[in-house]
Amino acid sequence: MEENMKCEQVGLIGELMQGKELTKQLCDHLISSSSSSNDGFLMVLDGRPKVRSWTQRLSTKCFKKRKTMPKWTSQVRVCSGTAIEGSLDDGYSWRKYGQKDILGAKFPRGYYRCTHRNVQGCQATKQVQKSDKDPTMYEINYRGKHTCTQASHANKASPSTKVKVGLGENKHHILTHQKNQPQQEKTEQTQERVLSFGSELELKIEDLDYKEDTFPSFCFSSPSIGSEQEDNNIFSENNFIESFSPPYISPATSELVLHTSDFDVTEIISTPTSVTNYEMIDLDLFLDNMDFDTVFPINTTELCS
DNA sequence: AAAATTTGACCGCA
DNA sequence: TGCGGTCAAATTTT
Repeated sequence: MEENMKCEQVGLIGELMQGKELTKQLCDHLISSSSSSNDGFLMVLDGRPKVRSWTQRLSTKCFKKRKTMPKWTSQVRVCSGTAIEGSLDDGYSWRKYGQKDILGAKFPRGYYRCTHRNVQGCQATKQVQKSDKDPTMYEINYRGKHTCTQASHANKASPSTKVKVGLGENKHHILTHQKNQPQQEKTEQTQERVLSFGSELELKIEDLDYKEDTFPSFCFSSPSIGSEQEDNNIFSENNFIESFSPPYISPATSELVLHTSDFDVTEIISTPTSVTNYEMIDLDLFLDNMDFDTVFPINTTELCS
């Protein structure tokens, strides 16, 4: 118990350091952003809604590079209505902040951000979209690293933690009428697969430009900028997987696929992860066989029986 | 009462 | 100009 307390205290100090660093960077940036009178936060005075002006300034100035935030997609398949909640629960708590009909998509896209954004400034967001072709499949687009304290506790999240998925499931509509995709037979097929596999998760790391980013978004989550700590590289952070991927994967999950592009798989795969059944997977073996642009499904059906 | 969701409006970008 | 992402007031849920 005492050790846990210590760990938490250390974590807390880390968070505070992080917050301090973040604030400093924000200040520095604000100062340089508003140096010209025609620019920056003076726009607040131009009669537009103030809050919006501020946030816009923030997003266009300070977080201009947010596009290069780490971004990855996981596709989660679930087999029953009740399983949806559990399987989509990735261990973090999210707050829905929007929903949008997407052109050509049957189902609307849900926009979520970390519940602790306001309190802890956690920038993690995700987009959840039900697949057109296979309604049992959800594509979840993660963006940004969790810097909130829940990130360090997420592993302990109870499997029964509930996440509501309000994606307008009753609204079966298509925004445009360009394509008529033959779906019915396919759906039957996939559902058969679903029944046999239970559920499925696919993780796809998509955007890793941030490696070369001179003003990386990660600086917000890394308290040791400019220090001699060589472990500062995000790829070698021990909690990489923990922070960037769903820390909790439903026991019903049967398959994990990693897609890679220009991405150092080695470092990620070899990164120790303290989560889920995937601890059981022989990562070294995985590594030995790993090849870029190749997909290696790991069937863990046995683990879930 | 507080927290979470819904939903139409707004905004930037291509 | 239309689309995707975000905001925030209104509404619902806890």
